[in-house]
Amino acid sequence: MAESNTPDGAWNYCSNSALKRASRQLGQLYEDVLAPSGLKITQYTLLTQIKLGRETPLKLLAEAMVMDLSALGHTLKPLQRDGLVELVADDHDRRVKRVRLTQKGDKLWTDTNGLWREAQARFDAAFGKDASENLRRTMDLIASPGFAAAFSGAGQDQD
Amino acid sequence: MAESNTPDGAWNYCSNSALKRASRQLGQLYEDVLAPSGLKITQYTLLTQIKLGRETPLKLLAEAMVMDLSALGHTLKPLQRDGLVELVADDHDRRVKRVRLTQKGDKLWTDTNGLWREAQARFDAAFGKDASENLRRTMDLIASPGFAAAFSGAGQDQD
DNA sequence: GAAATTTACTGGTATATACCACTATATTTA
DNA sequence: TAAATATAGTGGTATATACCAGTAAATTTC
Repeated sequence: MAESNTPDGAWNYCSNSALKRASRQLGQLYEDVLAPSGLKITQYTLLTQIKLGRETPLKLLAEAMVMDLSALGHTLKPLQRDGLVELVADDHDRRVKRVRLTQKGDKLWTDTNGLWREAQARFDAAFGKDASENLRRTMDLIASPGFAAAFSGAGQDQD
Repeated sequence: MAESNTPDGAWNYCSNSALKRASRQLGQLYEDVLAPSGLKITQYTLLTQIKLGRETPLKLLAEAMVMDLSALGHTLKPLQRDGLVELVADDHDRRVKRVRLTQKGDKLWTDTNGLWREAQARFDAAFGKDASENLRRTMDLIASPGFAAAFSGAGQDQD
């Protein structure tokens, strides 16, 4: 196995930078596999979540993605522009907007799914299938509200 | 321990989205702790790496960060503007530019180091010290060129 | 039920990060 | 050494993502 490419780095001490650095590389790796679809990996993930969510309100989608609501809105813009997703008003609460895939979006998602499977299969092959599943669970833990609470409460005592 | 906030998500299957999602949350968490310094956590990381690197060429810094060279250039802009880092020409190869902290940058780094320590301590407390170190090593593996090679070679056989 | 507050979303602005095309240097080839 | 190629960085453009300041609609308070 190869070693890191510099003798010393912030990522040897800082969990955040370690995660960000790995995330950049992994993003690149998946991105390359997804490239033929024209979708960025982030966009594919978003489409997946929208598909799973069946017209989820933006707010809930943002929470699920652990993303700022306004950030989500901006990220959705290119997808709306390209006619892959659309917003529909909620019937009962007129503040709420729900997101769904258009037919075009659904088709592109389906067409891209095979590429994603290929990328994920490569990851599992390189990293180990069990380790991969394990990693996903660990990441889910870090992304959970409970972890955030534990982190924030872990200092002395603050508000 | 808290569970994930939605019944089902792409991150349960996709290692990339799992990593990105955790990375967003963790970034936010560190960011909040660093806030009093005025530095983003990414900027602090960059300053740290520049400090460790002792006038590293941009190219090498980008590789160490696992970041695109032009992306690095753009990320450095606000730091240059604020007088925290500066570029110096290499003596032997006039294409090369080396990055270093200014005195101001070095001072700000020192002043911010305590906040970073606090954030890292909170992470270790919430996640477990051994698990934390383990995670950093795992992330370093994923970020390594060797892993990228294994991933890319893991498909059938392509270029 | 009118006023105050909270909630969901939008738009502006700033940083993070990628790719591509271009420029200036170096290095390699012939 | 002149031409071809490779390397390092810059600037443009596009997406990713955050915060803040609105706006509009719902909910709560009195």
